[in-house]
Amino acid sequence: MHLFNNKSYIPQLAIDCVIFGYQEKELKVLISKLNFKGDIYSLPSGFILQTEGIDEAAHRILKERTGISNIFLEHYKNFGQADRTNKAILENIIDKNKEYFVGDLMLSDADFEWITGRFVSLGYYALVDINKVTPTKTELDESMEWYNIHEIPIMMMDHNGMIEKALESLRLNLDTNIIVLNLLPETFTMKEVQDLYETIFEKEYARNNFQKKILELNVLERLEKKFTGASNKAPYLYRFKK
Amino acid sequence: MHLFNNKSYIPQLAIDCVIFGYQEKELKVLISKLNFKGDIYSLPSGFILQTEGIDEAAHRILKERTGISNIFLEHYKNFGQADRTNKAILENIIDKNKEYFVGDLMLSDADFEWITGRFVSLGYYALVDINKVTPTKTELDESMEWYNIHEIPIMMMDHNGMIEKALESLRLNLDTNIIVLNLLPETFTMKEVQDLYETIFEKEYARNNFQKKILELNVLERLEKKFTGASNKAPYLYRFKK
DNA sequence: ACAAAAGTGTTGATCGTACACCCATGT
DNA sequence: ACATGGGTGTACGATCAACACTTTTGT
Repeated sequence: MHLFNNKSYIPQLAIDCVIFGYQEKELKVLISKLNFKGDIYSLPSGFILQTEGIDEAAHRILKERTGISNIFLEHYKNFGQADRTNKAILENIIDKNKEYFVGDLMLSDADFEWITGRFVSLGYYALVDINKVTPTKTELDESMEWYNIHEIPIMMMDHNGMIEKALESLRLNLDTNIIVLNLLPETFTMKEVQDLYETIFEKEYARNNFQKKILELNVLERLEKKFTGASNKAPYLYRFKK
Repeated sequence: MHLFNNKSYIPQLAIDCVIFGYQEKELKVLISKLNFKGDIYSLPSGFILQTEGIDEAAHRILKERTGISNIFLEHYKNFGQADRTNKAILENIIDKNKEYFVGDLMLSDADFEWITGRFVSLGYYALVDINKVTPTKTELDESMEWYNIHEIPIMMMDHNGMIEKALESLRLNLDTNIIVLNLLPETFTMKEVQDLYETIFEKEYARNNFQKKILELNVLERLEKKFTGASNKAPYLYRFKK
């Protein structure tokens, strides 16, 4: 197994991505369960090629895991405590999974050094239209699935904390920005936008004032009405202005 | 010369600090002129020991250059483009300064690799009371001096851009925070705070409203008056509440 | 006609800004 | 007394939230 080597990747530097999706009034995060014994959950992560920029690397990693490019992506925090190492956990994994690490999968000393060493992680969060994503496993993943933000399992290292911080950053950014539209399909109703805000901030907004606030940003264009068959006035569809 | 080696430092990862000071209505940045021919200007920089966290490393570097601990310090951005390398510049330096790199100062191959390789930089900015700082040179610095934010020389790599981004981040943070008090001495008058804001944002504020805004934050305590000898009402001194 | 949900309008409070005035200090 | 600059109070306008009302849709 020669997954890693510091000729091609920058050593001791990782990228961890908190990928947010939204569906049916639930905010979700894409999480990998590693293909080892012991129920190890991890954020989609990767390393930086010597030949690519850090933002480029994050986009590449996201493309690998979601299948889509042009993702809204933002760095939000670095994680670099000295004791932030995989060593104990990974030795445990390797110990529990000895049968995997034989033959071709045998870890070289260099791989072992690489994998168990100290890492500084660049934390990115991404906002995606969940319908466009095809969660994609790598050979290290047993599964790659969406988890409700309130039902995140206990994850490896400080990944739980990374998700919390990402959510905080997302909320802060929303005060001035409407990046959150990246979580919705191309067209949407005002109620869908409001539901989304209410889900993210976990509080309710007055319908009329919310509409006013969003429309006054002048970033949406009104399209035709959406007839759902419900016995009430049909809402307009909106789209992000280009 | 064995300044660097990746046994003790994390390779390819650097910390660059934009240290802001304030004096006589001027916002200043602490900048090093490197001890080589060719007028190379650089931000105070350093590397991360394998045994320390990234924030710890930034504090250590600042302590080395300013002599003070307990500095207000904040990460604001990473710089990690693929073409962000010292190689061309440093080969040029080394070429122009051959006489330095002999005997003890001879660069080992490892040092050369280290120094000319690609780096990802963690950008921090610091706010310090300029009166408490003793700008301190390392053996690599010809000088370490304060430069007015509007008179920054052309610097190595992307350090000019790093300063610009740091100032932007500082301004953004000030909207909600009053961290800027870190640039002032222990006690100060309201006018001094106002001058500081006006210098940083390059615009003027109404005296009375400014006072109201700051006092309503409830973070200052009023002390005795400051008698300057001027023939006008003596202003109060203020101090940050503990 | 009616219920349900979307859209619009109006009022009142709150916040920031502009203006006016008063107070202290040394000449 | 007066000039100078510090401190405080008031009034106006803009912005935001609460309430009320109208419109549209399918049964």
